[in-house]
Amino acid sequence: MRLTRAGEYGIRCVLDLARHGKGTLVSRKDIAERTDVPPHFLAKIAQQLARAGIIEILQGANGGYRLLADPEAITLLAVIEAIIGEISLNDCVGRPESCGISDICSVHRVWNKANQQLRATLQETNFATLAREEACCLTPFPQTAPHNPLSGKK
Amino acid sequence: MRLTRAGEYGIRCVLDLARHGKGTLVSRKDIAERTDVPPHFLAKIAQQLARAGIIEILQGANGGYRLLADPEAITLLAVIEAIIGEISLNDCVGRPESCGISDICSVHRVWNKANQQLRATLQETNFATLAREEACCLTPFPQTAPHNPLSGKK
DNA sequence: TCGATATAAGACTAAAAATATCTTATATAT
DNA sequence: ATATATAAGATATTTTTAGTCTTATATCGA
Repeated sequence: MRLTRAGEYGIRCVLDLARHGKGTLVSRKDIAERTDVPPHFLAKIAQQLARAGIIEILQGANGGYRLLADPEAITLLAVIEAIIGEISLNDCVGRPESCGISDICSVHRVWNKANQQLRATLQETNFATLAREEACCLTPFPQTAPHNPLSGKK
Repeated sequence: MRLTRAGEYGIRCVLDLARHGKGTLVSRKDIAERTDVPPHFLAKIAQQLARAGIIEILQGANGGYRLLADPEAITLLAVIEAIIGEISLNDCVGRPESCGISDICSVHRVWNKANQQLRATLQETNFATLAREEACCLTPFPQTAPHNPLSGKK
């Protein structure tokens, strides 16, 4: 497993929505600007979040995204796995059939343990907690327009 | 982070050497056959293991590889990181500068914790333990020649 | 009802990383 | 010397990631 850029972007997106609170409609454009994520890429990620039941997408003029649940109820694990699929640190963990004798394999057992530990840690964290504190790679919430100094960088 | 094939192969290689014990010379060809790793790829991996001080490489006729330390002293973490570099679950962990304010970032803190936990788990495991039990993806130790049914598969 | 605005969905492209393989060089035993 | 074994680096292939583009669809408001 590895946190891909898409996963990172997904976290930024949900974090931005969490700061606005459950149910608040926020346009893709605004989120993209604040979080420094390419708008079209964000669209793809949002679709995955929607399929996972984390956000709702509203089409049409004044459309956008909104959180379906309270930030407290949304874990880091849920968001990440909505984007990159279930975490598995190596092939053996996710697809035991890739290794014929994985149930008696000592190496496999270690990976299994580590994998379960990792998922537990990510599950302990919810977006209310994350939003409460200063957030990585996001411009401060209140000011919207004079946007991210990172965007536009080569 | 993700356990790449190269990392997996590195584990198999050290595991094979561990079963022979510290100091025993084993040819690359034999290891490659038993572990079902492409010989040339194994060569590359072995070089990384050698640079990390885990094995010694002997050139020339009857050359091969051998463990420099007791299997007890070799951790899963050491072998993996010799191959794929220091584990970091996302960019932010390994290169804090990739995110300007990572020290005050709540998301970053979670990743840091998970990363440290993962490394600890892998460090707890040594190759004496692993070799003692049945090993994944390796033909049983004593019989050498009639090799791995996996090899040759498309 | 029409046009402006917004996202949907999937095809397409580009870049990067992973996974080898090949070739030439070097070391060692006999 | 020769046969055998690995070293080291160049090259190639494949897969994954990241990002963009195009056409379609939905909604608001005049």
